[in-house]
Amino acid sequence: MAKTVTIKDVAAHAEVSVGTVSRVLSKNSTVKAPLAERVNKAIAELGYKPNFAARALRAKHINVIGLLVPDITNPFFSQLADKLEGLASARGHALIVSSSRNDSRFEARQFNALLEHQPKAILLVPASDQRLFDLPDSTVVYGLDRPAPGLRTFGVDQRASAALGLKHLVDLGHRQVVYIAGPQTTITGRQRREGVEAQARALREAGIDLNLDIREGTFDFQSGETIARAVLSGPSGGDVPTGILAANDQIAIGVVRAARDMRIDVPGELSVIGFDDIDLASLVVPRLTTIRQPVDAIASAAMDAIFAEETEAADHLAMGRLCERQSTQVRA
Amino acid sequence: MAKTVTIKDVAAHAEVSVGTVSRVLSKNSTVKAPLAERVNKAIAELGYKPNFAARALRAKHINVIGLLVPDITNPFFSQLADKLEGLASARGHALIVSSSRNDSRFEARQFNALLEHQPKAILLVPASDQRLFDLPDSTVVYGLDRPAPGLRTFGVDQRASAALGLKHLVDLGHRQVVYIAGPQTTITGRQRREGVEAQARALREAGIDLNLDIREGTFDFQSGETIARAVLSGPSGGDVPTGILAANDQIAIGVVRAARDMRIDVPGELSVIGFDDIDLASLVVPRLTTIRQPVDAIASAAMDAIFAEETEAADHLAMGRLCERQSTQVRA
DNA sequence: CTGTTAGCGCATTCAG
DNA sequence: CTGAATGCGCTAACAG
Repeated sequence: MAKTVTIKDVAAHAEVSVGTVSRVLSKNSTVKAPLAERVNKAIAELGYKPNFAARALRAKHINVIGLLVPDITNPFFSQLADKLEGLASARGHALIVSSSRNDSRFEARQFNALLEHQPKAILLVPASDQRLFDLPDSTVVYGLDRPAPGLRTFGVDQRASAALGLKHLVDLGHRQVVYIAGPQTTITGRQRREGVEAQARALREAGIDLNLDIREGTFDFQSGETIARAVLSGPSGGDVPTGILAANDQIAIGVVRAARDMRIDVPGELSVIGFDDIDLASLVVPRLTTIRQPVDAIASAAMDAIFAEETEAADHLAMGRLCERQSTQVRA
Repeated sequence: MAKTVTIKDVAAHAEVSVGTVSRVLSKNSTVKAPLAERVNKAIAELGYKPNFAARALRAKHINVIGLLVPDITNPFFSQLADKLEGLASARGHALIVSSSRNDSRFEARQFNALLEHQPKAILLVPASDQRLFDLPDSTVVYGLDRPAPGLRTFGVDQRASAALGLKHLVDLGHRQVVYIAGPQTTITGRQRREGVEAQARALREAGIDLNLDIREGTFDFQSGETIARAVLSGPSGGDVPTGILAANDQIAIGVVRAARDMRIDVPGELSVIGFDDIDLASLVVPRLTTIRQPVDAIASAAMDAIFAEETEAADHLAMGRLCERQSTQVRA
């Protein structure tokens, strides 16, 4: 049990006062070179490590940043966590990661637990539209990825980014397009759909004869598979789509699977495009064309805001980027 | 700016002393019912939240557990982090996640940073064999997943578990088998290979005419794809394998993809088996047969050890379990 | 420029 | 059984 070496020990060893040691530690105050030298030597010799708890007690917040996501296992969030951790660590801060398990009730519990650690800031990816906890006024909270009511949010412009997908399909010559939207109970589901609809309107106004059919699904493989099967077997008329746009990659992958089962060639007969660019997107066959959410940009912007202590409350919305791979092709 | 409500405010509001409040908070000391009642009411009314920093200052350690992994983006580690977070959170502790980016030098930095937070314990998945930092004697450190010299380790028996994969392939009738090993600079890479080799020896001694070819790759998709391509186009002779065993799932998925590109049917013409059982394994087509590392069991055992404050220093080695899915089949 | 000192919020002595 | 007092390690305000 090595007795923990404190600032006082260092002071004694360097034959200065604790105040001086504290000052060289925070390196802002001017301490004369020779003294600082002695102190640094003492620090090294004793292997002194500052006690964050004590520091936090005074500073009212600790060099820790909290991250609360719906599911850390989701590749999108683990990439986000990775970036944030790197950025935080570069500024001497640690990242507490916490998961709401996609449950608002649980989210509230986790949020309050996080709060008690008095982190410098909490980054929240809301599990749903409804927030079951109160925002603290002592700790800064930012929304991440998804729009969060009442929170300054860092994410992508869901509408404009989703529009990119439709634009791409139309550019490739597709006119019979189906959009498989996400649940309209989620804000991302709604916004992406709005973006697609707005884009369709704009295209039509520009004189393009676009036929867009919108279906609502859930954000998973199964949903994509089921809806694609219905749409592609199309007894409903001659309107078999040549392009399918999905609200996320999982849906798109489900579509591709359904197409394969039905012996419809992707991209030969059907172009498919996803959203997010999860790792899996470039792993499936054919590799999925998708709209990539720029995780790096989002993470950097959020961290910058935390450390800049800016007062401006403007949201930061990055644009998605089209990743053209092998599931889309010019219309035959 | 809500002034933070302290134990003192609660005491004043309940008209008792801070000592009493502290005692009801730690609920071990006996405080008479009526008084305790009053205190609890005051706590609720004022919305009092304990200050962890202050608590930590006295207790010498905070209700935080540190996790240091090579790459949080790796699905295996993010699943591990997820389990650990759940377990920790259930016991009122938070999880600080930190990444060594597969770099020993960086790992040392991160470890020391973690240490300064005085976590209750640090769980370390070593980035490599060499540890570039000193173990503290004030904080308990456990190794996770991989054997870590000098550390009590919680993980799976890599050798025995890897052997399971080869056994399965041979049981299915495969005799031309390629093992794509992980980097031999990593301890898991070496141990899994040793297990496979030992199993091969045992099988041969049992009179089985096994032809095992071992290649060394890295733990990623690309590596699997490249090596599989080389091995399957096999101009090196007539020894085209009918079974490929991979050191992890990513490699195996790369193999499957290469096979598909080469129009080799999996599992019809080629059986492929992975290791780890990451989520992706059951999402790819065909679903991957693999050796599952029991993440839950490992995570639970480690957490139990942390909270049990056991003195016994025995390692905890679980066995991998074969998950038979659709990428393996009896040899044609 | 550097030493001294007063708390930060809490748990834990020691009195009563 | 409960109140008062002490100090955890550190920073910042104040003296010198």
